[in-house]
Amino acid sequence: MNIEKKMRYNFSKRVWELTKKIPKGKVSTYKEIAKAIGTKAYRAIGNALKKNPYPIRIPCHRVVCSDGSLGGYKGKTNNKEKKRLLEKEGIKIEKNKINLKKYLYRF
DNA sequence: TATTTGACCAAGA
DNA sequence: ATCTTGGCCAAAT
Repeated sequence: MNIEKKMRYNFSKRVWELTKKIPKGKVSTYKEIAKAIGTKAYRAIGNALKKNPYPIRIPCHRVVCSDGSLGGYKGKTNNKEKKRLLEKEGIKIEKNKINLKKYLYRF
């Protein structure tokens, strides 16, 4: 099996593993995760998370869009539950945007 | 096998 | 500050 294929093999799994590493009170973006994996599949990241709405083990509410907007949660865009969870962890959201300069976690 | 679908991104007619 | 457009790529159809 060549290297590229191997990289692709556990794509979704890698996404979940990285997502689990995001600490409480911080966020990451779909793009950052893609970069950490070494791919440009920003959209596929979103798809992978969507497919596994497992909020307990995988804090996908800590993954947002690179422009600071929230993205989706549990299958829906602009899910209020996501906003609520983030605020609960101490992240301030103004006009449905997050200040990434402040809260972005770098891998 | 081929086409479509997204919880995306960056640039801007 | 919004909205549109073209590009991206794994997964689902």
